[in-house]
Amino acid sequence: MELFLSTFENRIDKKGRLSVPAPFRAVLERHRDPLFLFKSLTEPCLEGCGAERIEQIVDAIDSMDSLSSEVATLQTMLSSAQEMKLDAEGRIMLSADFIEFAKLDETALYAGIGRSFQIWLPERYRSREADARARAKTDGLPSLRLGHGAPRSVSDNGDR
Amino acid sequence: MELFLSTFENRIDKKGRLSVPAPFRAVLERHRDPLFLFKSLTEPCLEGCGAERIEQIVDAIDSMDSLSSEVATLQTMLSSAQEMKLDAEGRIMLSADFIEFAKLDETALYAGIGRSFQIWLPERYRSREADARARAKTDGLPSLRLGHGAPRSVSDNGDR
DNA sequence: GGAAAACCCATTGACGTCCATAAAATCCCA
DNA sequence: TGGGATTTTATGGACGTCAATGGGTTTTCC
Repeated sequence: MELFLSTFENRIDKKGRLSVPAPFRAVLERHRDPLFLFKSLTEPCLEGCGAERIEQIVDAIDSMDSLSSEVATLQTMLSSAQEMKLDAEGRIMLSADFIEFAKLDETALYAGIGRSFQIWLPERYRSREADARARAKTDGLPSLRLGHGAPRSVSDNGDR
Repeated sequence: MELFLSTFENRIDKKGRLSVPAPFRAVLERHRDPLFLFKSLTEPCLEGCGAERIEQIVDAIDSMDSLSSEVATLQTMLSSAQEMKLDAEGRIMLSADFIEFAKLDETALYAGIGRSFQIWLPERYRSREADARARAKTDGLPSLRLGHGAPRSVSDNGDR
């Protein structure tokens, strides 16, 4: 598999260790990418991605006016980012900061959203999911442009 | 890792010594770079980087109009820069001037922001982080070009 | 001679590594 | 096709290593 898809629920043990779902590990290994986690800027969840996205943020900062508030926003992302080392069993160690930020307790829910994934408190994720489905019914679906070269807005992200 | 990422909180002992986070030391050692600290031009914090970054600034000055006010600003940065020597345990000694400028007391917070990092009074850093997150929620995320030229938003995560 | 800085060593606590177990998925062959 | 065997995955615990920290001692420079 090439993308992060589907959801998985795993336990967090007393030491803060959390198994990465085997399918996600397979994706990372195929790309030979280390795994980075950072705190979402807008939601109470963690985001996982590979190195290339981190580098793009760094390059963007270098090319922007260093006094702008947008740079400060991007720097906030970087300074919350951690490179996660997997142990022999494919687990990561969540820092207390991460656990606190996403309000995690015993179990964490992985939500694959294409080229990246998120980590949520399961109940919180499900209520968001329910909201998204309700909105889709009332507001209708966002227009999708699939196929070649069309601007992607919806197809590569999860629910909204 | 190639970049300065994540945050670390370390104590400043009675002698004024402060450990540099091991991951940051690793980055510097890989580049065989000494560590430079200087006062931020825009914020009440210290900035740290390797030698090549300092050289970039010097080159930038050389290529600019030497009468411009921007040059004077960049020169201010350089004149506050100090090369830091690490002791055997990887600690630096902060000058009284640096401590006063960043208003540091017992603990210092390192914030990695890519090719450089900052040193903050922890409380001050956190309030600035909270501001940045609040701004991101109301103003939205800075747009970045991720992937292969397709327009997307930074976190690509579909939250909004 | 005194203060500050450089150097050396001890402690401790967090984290990475290794090993054990159980459950689930997959494979294999009758 | 079904059911047993094998592998993979998730989870938990034990232990060793290293980073962070603090204290002491020597060296250096006014």
